[in-house]
Amino acid sequence: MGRQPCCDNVGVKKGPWTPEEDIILVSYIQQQGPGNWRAVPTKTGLLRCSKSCRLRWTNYLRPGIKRGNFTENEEKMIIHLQALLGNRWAAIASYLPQRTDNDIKNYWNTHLKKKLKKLQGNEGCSRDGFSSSSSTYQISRGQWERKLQADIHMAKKALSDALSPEKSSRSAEFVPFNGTTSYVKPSGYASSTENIAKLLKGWMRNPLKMAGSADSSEEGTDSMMEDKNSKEMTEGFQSVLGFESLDYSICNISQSMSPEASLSQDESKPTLRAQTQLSLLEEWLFDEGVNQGKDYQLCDLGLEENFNFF
DNA sequence: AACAACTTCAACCGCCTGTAG
DNA sequence: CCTACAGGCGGTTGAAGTTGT
Repeated sequence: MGRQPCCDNVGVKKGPWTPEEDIILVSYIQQQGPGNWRAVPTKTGLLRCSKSCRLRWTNYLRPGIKRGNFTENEEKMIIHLQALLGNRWAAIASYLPQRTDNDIKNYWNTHLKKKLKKLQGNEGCSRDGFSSSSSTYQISRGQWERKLQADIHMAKKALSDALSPEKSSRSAEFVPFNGTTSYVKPSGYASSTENIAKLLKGWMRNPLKMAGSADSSEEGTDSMMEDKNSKEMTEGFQSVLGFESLDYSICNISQSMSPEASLSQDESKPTLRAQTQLSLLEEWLFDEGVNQGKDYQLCDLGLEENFNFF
């Protein structure tokens, strides 16, 4: 049959986005909300294909994205989730709402892969080997995936709520989850979504003055604000997702759900079943509270050896 | 200083899935 | 049920930046 391309390539611009294009895109999404990407190029006049617009928004322009170095905890989570989920970056990214799947994927390919490889070279222990040979791991993984799916729904809902036009555009500012408004300092042009939002306000007031000034408008913003904002965002999500708990004793969760039950889950109808899963998850998280302060417990997965390098 | 080799990451490509008609 | 379409995803690419010689 052959799929049609998402857009005819005639007259479609490729390559890096310019500040002006970003402003146009953000302006449109603030008014219309994300979605209906096919209409975006025609309605905004952007010479970009719809996929490119969506990617630009989801990976760089949407509020709440954290750029820069990954923390040790984030690294651990990525490695852990990658071991459980494989290269399902979108699913992994659901646990790190401030990071995009693209970011995580890049980080994995450029940093973590090497780290693990080096480690394997040192210890002669194949990560892939354990994943295919450990029966305990195989069972855990199936159960885990279901739990993760349920949690992903919750993460997405939280994110969606936070990003919904009703909330974000009416307030005219992007407000982190605790309600504190702050802007972050851009480390480079493409790195600051909040900055784009602020730019946009100025752009709407005075388009000529603002054009092409995206790089410099936030120079000198206190970098501590970024840390604070980032921390607040993280805490906000953590409270929703139980991140802190995920950092500890991850091996115990699989015991709270039977394989039979988990296998019957229907991912396309998450409501009731997801709630059931979430209550189990909550139970687990509650239990985990007791375990806080312990180091990673990867006993069931046989992973502990691989985390010694941290 | 100049060049090569290596690394990073934004963006693209093509496939898959869900869904409306 | 079939088809077409839109959105989403993961793999890959290549330009830009960095490091080594």
